[in-house]
Amino acid sequence: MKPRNTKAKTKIKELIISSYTALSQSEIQNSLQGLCDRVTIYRVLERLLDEDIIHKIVNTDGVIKFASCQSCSSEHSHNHIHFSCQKCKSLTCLEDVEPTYKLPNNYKVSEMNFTLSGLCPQCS
Amino acid sequence: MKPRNTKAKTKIKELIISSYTALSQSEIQNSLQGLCDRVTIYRVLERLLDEDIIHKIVNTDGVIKFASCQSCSSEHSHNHIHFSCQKCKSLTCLEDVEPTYKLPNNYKVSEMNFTLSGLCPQCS
DNA sequence: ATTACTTTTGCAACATTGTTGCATTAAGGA
DNA sequence: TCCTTAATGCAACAATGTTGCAAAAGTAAT
Repeated sequence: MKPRNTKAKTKIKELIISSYTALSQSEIQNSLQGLCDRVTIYRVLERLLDEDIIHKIVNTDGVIKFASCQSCSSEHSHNHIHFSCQKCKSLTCLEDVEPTYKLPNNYKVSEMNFTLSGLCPQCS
Repeated sequence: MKPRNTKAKTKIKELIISSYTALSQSEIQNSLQGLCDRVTIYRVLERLLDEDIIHKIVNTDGVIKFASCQSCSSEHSHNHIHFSCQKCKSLTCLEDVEPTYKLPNNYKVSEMNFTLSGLCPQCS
């Protein structure tokens, strides 16, 4: 199972890397303009996740989005905050923000999902 | 538009209030055993949200869940942490945990969505 | 209890999102 | 160029959520 570079994969990877905001499957589909099947997009996204090229974020409305981020590749930590703008609907990574919190005993944390919503700098 | 108390609404409200964990639409549907239509559940949940009896939480996998919590009714603040157990799949409110974070300028925050995943006390 | 008003429900139909199986296509190393 | 197998397209399906409309059921007044 050696991964191959196909038209679809290359294009989708480019799209996500060059996008400032996280993209959903349907947004990607619209950008591709029929370059490949809907199913292929799902499968390519899965592969890009496996290869740690992108990461997955659940938006505050439950819509799943995909983004690449700088720190991912180097430090392999996807534990950063995301910001969801209620006006322009953009979802962005705030990679430098590290929240602190104090949990009760006996909870073992392995992942964090932290999204703030409101107005982004462009919209406020 | 004066809200009415119907069988479906009463039962669903009871279900959510008496549940320790947040419930999804499908979990509610299974509990109701055909008491009402699928569509009715969606509509009742919407009304309960409007009336601030329950609140909505997006789980880490994008599944939307509903819960009632003590502090909601009194302080009207849904800004607390949630915990999603990867083993028993439960989603619970951690109402006393208040995270701190420092955002860059120009972001206006109006809502918070913070879910930690891992193992809950029962499962760890 | 009956009536009248309006909310709520059920049903059917539809839209969106995501998954799976399988035959076909194409990437890339020999 | 050939060969192997990863990747794709298509069809079919499942799950989740939404909408319109006629019928049913709350609730307040009589």
